[in-house]
Amino acid sequence: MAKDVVGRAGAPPPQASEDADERILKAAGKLFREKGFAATTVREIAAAASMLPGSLHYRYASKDDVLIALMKRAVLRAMGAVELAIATVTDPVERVRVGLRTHLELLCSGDDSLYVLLFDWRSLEPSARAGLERERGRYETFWDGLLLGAHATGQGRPVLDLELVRHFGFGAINWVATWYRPDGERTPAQIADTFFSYLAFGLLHESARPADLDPHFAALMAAATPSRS
Amino acid sequence: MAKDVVGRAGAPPPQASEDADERILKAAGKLFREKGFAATTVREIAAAASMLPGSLHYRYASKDDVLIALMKRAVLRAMGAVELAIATVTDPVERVRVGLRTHLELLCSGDDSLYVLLFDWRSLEPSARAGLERERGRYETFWDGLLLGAHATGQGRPVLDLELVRHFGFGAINWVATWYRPDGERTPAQIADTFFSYLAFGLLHESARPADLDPHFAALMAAATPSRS
DNA sequence: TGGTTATTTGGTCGCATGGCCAAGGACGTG
DNA sequence: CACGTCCTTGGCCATGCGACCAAATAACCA
Repeated sequence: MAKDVVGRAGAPPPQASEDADERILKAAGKLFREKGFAATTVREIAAAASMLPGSLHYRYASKDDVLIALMKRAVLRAMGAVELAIATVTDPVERVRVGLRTHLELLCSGDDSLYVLLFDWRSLEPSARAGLERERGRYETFWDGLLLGAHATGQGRPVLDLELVRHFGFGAINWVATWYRPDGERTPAQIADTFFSYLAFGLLHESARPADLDPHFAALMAAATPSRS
Repeated sequence: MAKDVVGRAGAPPPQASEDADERILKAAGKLFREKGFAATTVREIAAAASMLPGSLHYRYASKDDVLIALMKRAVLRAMGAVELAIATVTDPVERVRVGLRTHLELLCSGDDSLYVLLFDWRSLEPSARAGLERERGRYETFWDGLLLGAHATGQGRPVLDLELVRHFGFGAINWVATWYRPDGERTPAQIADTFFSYLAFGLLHESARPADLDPHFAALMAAATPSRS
């Protein structure tokens, strides 16, 4: 049986249902983040959501279903938040900066779903993984669009591999979740903007940069051939 | 009686012990990486190491002990590999590039211990975590030394927060482990060198860069104050 | 109000787990 | 050949798991 029938008319009780669902996902997110999916029991989730295990089972047939629902919500929230944040920004490079900041703010907020999506990937069984990978792929494609737009302004170096750039930026930003502490001295927005400046301008000083960059870059690439370290 | 059943290929008994330990850690690393610590059973580790569960228990009293040993080995191997690789490199900036490359090559190699150290952090109970954090802190301090050396050459932008730089670089590099595939079209060395060029020179083209960078950078930092989202 | 459906309760079930161990080799040494 | 040590064997056990459900209850409708 499913809750599809619930969508009657504008009834007040669905609020309670939504609330119970929300409580489950919030509790599960917190526990999954702290201990990982496999180390968390359904009894713990139920207790944290102030209900009995059977009640949880009524809404999610299995523990995997909870994880899948949580991850799907994470993709939705991330895309929604970033889309909303950049809606009023027109400059393509600035859109990347704002998007990065929004992504990190969500990751560092009390919403643990994005963290679980990023770091509990291995807990999904292959069948469910495929579905989630499609969802997650949408978010990555969305970001590729942002990067392409920024690159199309001509402000970027011409030889960039945008897929590699996305991996690079996602790595730097997502890794923040492993060391960020809310009581630290830097806000997520400050971290994101600092990282954006690193990304955009690099770490070396102007004077240390050769007038013509590309040859140096090409030399680095040549040195990276798999011949030998 | 069998006269020399064991006399296979000159493998004395003491070596066999080391071998068994090695087999356990290698099998455990592979399984922990694939499914995570909590989702892996000691029986699976034993089977993958071609021994019975009791034999594994003889060497490691508990599953946690296996994880701790694996992680300690990861720190040792990472520091050892990077130190060896940069031993003959004198230029401080180049030392960073080579170190980054070595770290990534280890992360993408068949040795799963570094991956487990980075991504199965939550599985440690608090007591063991403290010990490991000291070990891991040594590796981070070691990297801070590399970064400080590179920055001291004057080639770097003067206002850099080196701790943030380390987090930034570690994030980008470590995240590679989540998407790298050995049959991909890029080698770890190529990825590392490309990422180093991003780190050093940034993604924007020369002409897109203001002649005097710092004001722009300062403006970004000002915009990142927690006053407004 | 009474009938119907949505939700919660408080358990039970079969099972796999981590930890453990007594008995028995294998093996170099006396 | 007997000895003592190192290591493996194969299975045992209490625990706690995920999944499940029949019955009780709450919320809504006509």
